[in-house]
Amino acid sequence: MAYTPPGETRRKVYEFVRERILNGSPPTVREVQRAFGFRAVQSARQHLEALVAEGKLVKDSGKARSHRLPELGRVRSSRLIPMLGRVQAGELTTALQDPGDYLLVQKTRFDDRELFALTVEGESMIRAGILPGDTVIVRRQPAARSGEIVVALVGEDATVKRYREENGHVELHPENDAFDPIVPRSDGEPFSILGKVIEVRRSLE
Amino acid sequence: MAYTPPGETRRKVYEFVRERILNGSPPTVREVQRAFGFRAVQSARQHLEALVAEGKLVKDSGKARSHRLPELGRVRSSRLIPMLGRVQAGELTTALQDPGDYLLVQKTRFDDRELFALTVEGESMIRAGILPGDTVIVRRQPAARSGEIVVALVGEDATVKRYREENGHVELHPENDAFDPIVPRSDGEPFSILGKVIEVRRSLE
DNA sequence: TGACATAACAGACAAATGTCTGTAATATGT
DNA sequence: ACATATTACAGACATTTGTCTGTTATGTCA
Repeated sequence: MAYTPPGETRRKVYEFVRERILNGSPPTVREVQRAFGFRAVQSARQHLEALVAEGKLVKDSGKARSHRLPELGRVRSSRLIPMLGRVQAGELTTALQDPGDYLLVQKTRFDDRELFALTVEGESMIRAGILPGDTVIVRRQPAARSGEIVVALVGEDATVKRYREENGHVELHPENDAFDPIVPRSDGEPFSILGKVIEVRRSLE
Repeated sequence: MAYTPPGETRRKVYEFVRERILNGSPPTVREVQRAFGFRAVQSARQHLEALVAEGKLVKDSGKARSHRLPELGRVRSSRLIPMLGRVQAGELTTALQDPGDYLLVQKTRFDDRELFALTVEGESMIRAGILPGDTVIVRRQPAARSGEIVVALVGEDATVKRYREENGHVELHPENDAFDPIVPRSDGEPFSILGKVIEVRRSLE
């Protein structure tokens, strides 16, 4: 029986499903049914089908919990990336360990394992608007172009600096006059670029 | 047949499932089976059960696609908040329409409509690490404490400044010596605090 | 060798879940 | 009043998916 105004329930179903999708577990048809007190499965199903027809949802026919948000506008699929408390020397083996913290990012054009996040220590990048305590999101890559901000491994420590190539040699420039540029030694001290900083986040709460 | 070394396949199954969970769609038992070329469903199931027993995964018995990462319970709550291209004078009527820009955040302690985001223009907050083009996430609130960074409406314009109360009067301080503090006039020019900046994001791509 | 644990297999069953056909109530426009 | 669209219901069926029982192969250890 059509108790509710046209579109009213439809909209609420959409919001419900969207919320569930963003929370990582899309609902089953019957979960929608129960959430809205429908006495028939089909009632929920009709709303879901209509939303798919409208293009507001996407579905894999036959599969369980397969409703998704279409990749419209800027609302792309979300992804959790690991927060590395401390970068370990040598290599970043994030796949094997379970990091305690994850950061939610809107996946754009990056592959699964390419991204990680870490917390900035020190004030060497203040002029670039990167303060102590900020979180940087890093795309893993072994090289960079001059002028980009990178996370580099110098000796045992990971550091955030601006990467510069000048006259054929490499320098890591801080953005703070109180610090000196880092010039990787040629004596075999480990030096490598871990990745490029693609986003900076700061919480002010 | 025990072809692979003990634990080897187990670990790979864990990585596979974890990756799928982080991407928002946990696999079914049979999807794991196919992914690893097991000829029996039970092979996949045994690995999954073992991982649950080890505490590396969590599962809702009987439910489809219900494997989760144990530590993710609190992390996963995410919200879409509207991006206001330009703040309109008067009030912020952010109709939660589908088209438009949304930002994904993982704030738990705020209601849906309390948060919005906008893009910073101008260089007046550079010393606080807020650069032109940065996105600020704002919690809607009509007042602030001295020292907090706020979005305020002065006349027709929305501006990001540091809020200060001194000697009983209010000032909006830029974080850039090239700018002067704003002192709200008492001649009736509209002045109000729209909200408090709780996060800053900058994309460097 | 034998006991034991792990890994993998085979085949089935049961529960969850998606889908289908058909009907009834309510609102809207003519 | 009538046609039509939308919303909701009822009951079933089909597929997917989770689960179970039992067996076989491989490796380890005493």
